[in-house]
Amino acid sequence: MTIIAYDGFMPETRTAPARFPVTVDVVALTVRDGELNVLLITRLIDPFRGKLALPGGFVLAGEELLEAAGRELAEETGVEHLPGHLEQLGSYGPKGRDPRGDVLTVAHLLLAPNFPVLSAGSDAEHAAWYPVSQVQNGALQLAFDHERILGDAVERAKSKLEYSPLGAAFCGEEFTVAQLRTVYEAVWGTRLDPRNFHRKATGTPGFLEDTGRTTTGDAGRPAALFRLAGAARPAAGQPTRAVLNPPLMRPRD
Amino acid sequence: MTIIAYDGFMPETRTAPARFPVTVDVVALTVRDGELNVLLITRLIDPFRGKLALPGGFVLAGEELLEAAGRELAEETGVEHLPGHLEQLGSYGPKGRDPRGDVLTVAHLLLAPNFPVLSAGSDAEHAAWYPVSQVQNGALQLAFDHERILGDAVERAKSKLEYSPLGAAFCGEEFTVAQLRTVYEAVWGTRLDPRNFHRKATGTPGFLEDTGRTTTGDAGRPAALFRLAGAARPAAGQPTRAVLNPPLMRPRD
DNA sequence: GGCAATTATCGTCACCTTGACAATAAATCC
DNA sequence: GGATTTATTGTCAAGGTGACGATAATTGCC
Repeated sequence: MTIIAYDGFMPETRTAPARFPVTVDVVALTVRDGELNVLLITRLIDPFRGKLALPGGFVLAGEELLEAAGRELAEETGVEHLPGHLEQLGSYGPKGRDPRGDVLTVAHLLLAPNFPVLSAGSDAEHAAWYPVSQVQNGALQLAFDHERILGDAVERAKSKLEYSPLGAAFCGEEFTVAQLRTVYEAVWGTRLDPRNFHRKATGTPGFLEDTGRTTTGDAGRPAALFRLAGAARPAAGQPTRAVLNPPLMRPRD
Repeated sequence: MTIIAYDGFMPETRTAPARFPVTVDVVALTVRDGELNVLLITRLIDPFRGKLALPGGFVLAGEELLEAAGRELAEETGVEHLPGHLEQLGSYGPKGRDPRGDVLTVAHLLLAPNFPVLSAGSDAEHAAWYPVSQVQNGALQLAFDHERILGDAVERAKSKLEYSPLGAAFCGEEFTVAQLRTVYEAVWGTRLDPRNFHRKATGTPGFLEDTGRTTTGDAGRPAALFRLAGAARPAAGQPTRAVLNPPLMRPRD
């Protein structure tokens, strides 16, 4: 690790402050066919060439973290306007994560509806959705410490569903209670009673808002379409801090 | 911002990856006289000379984040072995936080019993406990974006008490139910019914463990002394992930 | 069109948790 | 020794939850 010359960031310590390369990684989660999926790219360069990894890249000078995360994801998926909810997950490193040297990475979490990924982004790295279970059972292996980051991300997602209205971030603008329930079932890996879930979801004040419209064309009785209620919807540019009270508890054992 | 020459961290992007100075800050919270307090230092150098700030400093090469946070806190408080629970809070920046240039900071949260701070650490910066309310009502102003970080830390602490056994991190090894209750009251800023709190705290499986011993010397009936139950105690070196289920909900409105 | 199949939604009931508050226990204070 | 203080155990009504029955409103098939 190169020691950088004095540059004004002293003399708070006697040791020269190290500068680190800083990357942002994004754990983009979605639900496809009732299963939790994560967006992964195939690395084209060493280290870990040919391995799967989380999308991400270096933070540029003058960039905010969230901004960088959104930019990298957009670049690598070829998707201009990312749907869903993006938040910071946590930072990892800088020691021993990258064989090339110390790198600090700030991981992010995107909860999004199932959007199509353009087969190759500007980096020509292939991006695609993969079932999270394939990583958890060892069938897929990830580069760097990305399995650990994915594990933390899934844990965060699970608890987000309990305490926040963000389960709806996996759905589109409008959705049925059953669609929302399959999100909960996929993320938590459990089955929920449709009747009790319906009562709880529609009965929680400030969560869902009936659009008055219904589905049509599917088998069975048409379902009412809901959207996130005003209080639970993110304010323009601001992250959602709305809280589900009381929580929609996931069954434990 | 200086651009560093090519050093192997390419060619994933066409843009030179910026290296950033990385600092760790620590929001150390404790409860003193029934009030939530935060550990602050008085800055001796510009910028913000003479202002109050969170303890912290640069991450050194080869250091982990938690490690750096613990080291900085120990240096600035003069306390060798920090009590309590330390975890990562989140990262801020790098843009526009420091008048000297872009700096990324990884904030940490320490929940600790009320430990005495040695009046001056090795940096000769004065460290002391201050009521959080004094910052929130504007009577005290903090340097950098530290008020925002403190706000996020307090919010995190509030929800930690609901969903984890970490309220006990504010107490010593052994504590009474009433001591634990004053922690909850201080952090949440509410009053709780002693009888209902007692029922909930002692009735939650895997939370408290009766030591069999009692307090003595205080006014009133002696109180039973408890410790964190085995399942809720942090494993050696590992962070506590134990969860309080069902949660000990704070009153909202 | 009519009936089966399918999915959505409403209802019921026993059990548990919670909040409010009364009653009792076991020390100290004077 | 009685007043005071704090801890702990109960009690009860109201509301939430899990299990599951019943009904509603479509599509699919003949």
